[in-house]
Amino acid sequence: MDITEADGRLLDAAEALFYEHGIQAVGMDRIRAASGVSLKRLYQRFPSKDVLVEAYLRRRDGRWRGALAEYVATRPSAVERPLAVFDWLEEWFGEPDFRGCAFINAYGELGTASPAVSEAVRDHKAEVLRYLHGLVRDAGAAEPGPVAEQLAVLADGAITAAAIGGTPAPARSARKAASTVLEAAGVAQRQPAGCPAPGGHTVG
Amino acid sequence: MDITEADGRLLDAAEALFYEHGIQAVGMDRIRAASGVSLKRLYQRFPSKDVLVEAYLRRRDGRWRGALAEYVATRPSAVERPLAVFDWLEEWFGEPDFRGCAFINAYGELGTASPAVSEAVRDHKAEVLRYLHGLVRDAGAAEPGPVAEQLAVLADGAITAAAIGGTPAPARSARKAASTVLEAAGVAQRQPAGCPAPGGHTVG
DNA sequence: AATGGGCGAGAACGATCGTTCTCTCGTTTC
DNA sequence: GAAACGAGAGAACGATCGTTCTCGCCCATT
Repeated sequence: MDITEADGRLLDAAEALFYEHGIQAVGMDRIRAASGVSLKRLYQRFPSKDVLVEAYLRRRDGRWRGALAEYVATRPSAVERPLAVFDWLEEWFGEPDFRGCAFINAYGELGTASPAVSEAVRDHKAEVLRYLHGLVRDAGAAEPGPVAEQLAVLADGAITAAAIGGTPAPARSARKAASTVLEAAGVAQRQPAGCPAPGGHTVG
Repeated sequence: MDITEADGRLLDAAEALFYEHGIQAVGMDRIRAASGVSLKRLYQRFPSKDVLVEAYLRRRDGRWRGALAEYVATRPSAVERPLAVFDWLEEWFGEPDFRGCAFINAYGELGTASPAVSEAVRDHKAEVLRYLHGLVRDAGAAEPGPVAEQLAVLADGAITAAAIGGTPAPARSARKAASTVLEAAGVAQRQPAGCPAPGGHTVG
């Protein structure tokens, strides 16, 4: 087993176990058992649990945003893409191992104790907001910034409500609210392109 | 020190420490030191840490919803009350010891391991939703159920975004989105009572 | 005044944690 | 072929956890 494969197996095991059981509930020895990588190698590659936790969060961030962007990009029209985010969330909520937002969970557990974790979580949320901002801007919203922030709040809320309630339903509530917000921001949704919404409040 | 005072001191210490540092990061001995109650008495009143954690969550639930309801009830008109929830959230976010939703944090940490914690968290969210439903209904929304669910998602999202970002700003984003959602549901907001919103979409 | 029971202080216990060390074995290199 | 190296398995270490036990003291009852 070469180093890149060992890294992959370690991060795969860490991600599965940390996400399912929480970080403090999973010991290093359990990651060794699940990955099949010896404890010595584990500490060669990740010199402390904190380092492993941060690597887990940063790799998950990339994968998560990549999967979201890949799904959203299949929508042919830019005006549909902001709402597609919530369709993707609904699919994610329905997966059997869904257990909420890994970053929110990590922050609640270690945000006070570990600055590295706090920073990784903040970076993730900032990247998601940036991504939403691009989607909202390309959809033609009058003021993309505030709208993107509202969509980010809706997405975070949907994730936590779905995790706690154990149902994907909050994705639909969030989608409906997002639709209302986008419509109020002048983003047409059912009509073909080039047809501005009637009575759009051009605030400002 | 009689039993009721010991209980109060224990729950006060548990709440402060669990909320600030997370549950697994706080040992029973630290709660003993902070409360001034002996370990023997602690285990007489709360026979295990799990019992103490559940008692902490349930008492915090009552206090939290009580403070919210007290604040909202000061608004004279029913149509203002749903949005007042987000004003209260903004004040809460600005408190120096704010660290997100105690229930979401506890769920992320112990939701897998402790059914008692999961149930307490679910009960809290269900009660909040019930409360929002009453506010939205009394404000005159056409379909209070879906609107209340959207407001609940917005509140949850605002709490997590504020915790991670370290700023109260998400309360304003959530409030703006809530305002848009309420307006679309036929709840007039600026006008005095008895003046139905023009062009309200009476869906259904 | 004698005594007994409950309480506080803190030691003790077994388990588990993150991390390091030891021992052994297979491989490589001169 | 011998010696040096690297890696795996797992014991070991010190710390900390949740929980229980011991001991000495204070107070109440007779």
